[in-house]
Amino acid sequence: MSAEEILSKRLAAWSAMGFDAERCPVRNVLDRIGDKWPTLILIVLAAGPKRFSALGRAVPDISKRMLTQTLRDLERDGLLTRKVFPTKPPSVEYSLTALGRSALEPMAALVEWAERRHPEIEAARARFDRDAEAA
Amino acid sequence: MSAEEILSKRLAAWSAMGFDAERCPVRNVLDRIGDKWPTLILIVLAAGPKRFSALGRAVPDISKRMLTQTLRDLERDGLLTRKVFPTKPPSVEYSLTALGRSALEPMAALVEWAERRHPEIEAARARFDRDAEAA
DNA sequence: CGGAATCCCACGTGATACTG
DNA sequence: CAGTATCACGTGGGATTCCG
Repeated sequence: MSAEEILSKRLAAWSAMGFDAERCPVRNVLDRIGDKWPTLILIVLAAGPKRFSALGRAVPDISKRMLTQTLRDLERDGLLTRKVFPTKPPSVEYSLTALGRSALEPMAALVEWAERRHPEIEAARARFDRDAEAA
Repeated sequence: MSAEEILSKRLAAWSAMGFDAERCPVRNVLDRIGDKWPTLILIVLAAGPKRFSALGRAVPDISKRMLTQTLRDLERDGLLTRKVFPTKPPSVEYSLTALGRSALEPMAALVEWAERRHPEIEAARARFDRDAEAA
C-alpha cells in the first residue's frame, strides 16, 4: 500500500469519526515526537541510558525546566523509564522502553528523509525568496 | 543499519559540527512536518489537489490565518505548489510537488506507528496518572 | 473566494533561586 | 545531583476586520 493510500484511508476514517482532535492518534503523537525536545531526547537515549545531567550536557540548549518536563511527558507516555538510585547524592537514570525504541524507527526514517531532501528544500526556499523579492 | 545506529551516527556528526541548530536538517524539518498544521495539510493533499476553502473544511479547527501561513511555508519549502485560476471570484488550487509526495512516506510510517502504538501510550498514561494520584 | 492586516492575550519557555 | 518553585517575558496563534 502506498503512502498516499495509507494516509488517505486514515484521513477518511478520522473524518467519519467526527475528527475528535483530542483522541486523534496522530495529533497525540505529533505533539510528542514531532516536537523538538522530545525528539532530541529520544535520539540521545538511543545510544544508551543516561543520567539527568548527562542529558542536559548532550542537549546543550535545553533548560533544566524543559528537560524535566520533557522527561516527565515521555515517561508518562511510556517511552522511557526513570530509575532512581538511592545513592548520596541521588542519581537518576533514564532509559528507553521497548515502546520508546520502537519509536526510533519512524524517527530514523524521518531523519533520513530530512537529510536527503534538505538541499532541495534549501534550494526551494532560496528560489521562493528570490521570486518574492522581485516584487 | 538499525534505527539506533542511524540516529546515534547522526547525533555524533552534529555534535562534531558544533550543534548549529539553525542549520540542522532535522530541526529544520521538524519545525515543518513535525508541526501539527503542516502535517495535516500534507495528509489532506495526499488525496489530491484542493482549494483553499476545501482545505479549511478538511481541517476544521485551523484558523484562516494559520492556514494561509502554513500553506505559504510549505510552498516556500517546495512541498506544494499554488496555482491561481483567474476566474471570478478567483480560485486557488494547492497540490503536492514530487518533493511533497516524497515526504508522505516517512509521514505514513509515523502515522502507522502512532496508530499501532496508541493503545500502549494511552495505557501508559492511565497507569502514570493513577500512580501519581496515589500520592 | 482567498488572502492581508491588525489586535491581543494565553501560555510556552527561559532565567533564577531554592531544596532534599 | 536532580529536581521544584516562582516570576517575567515573547510570541504563536485565534478572532476580527477589510480588500481585490
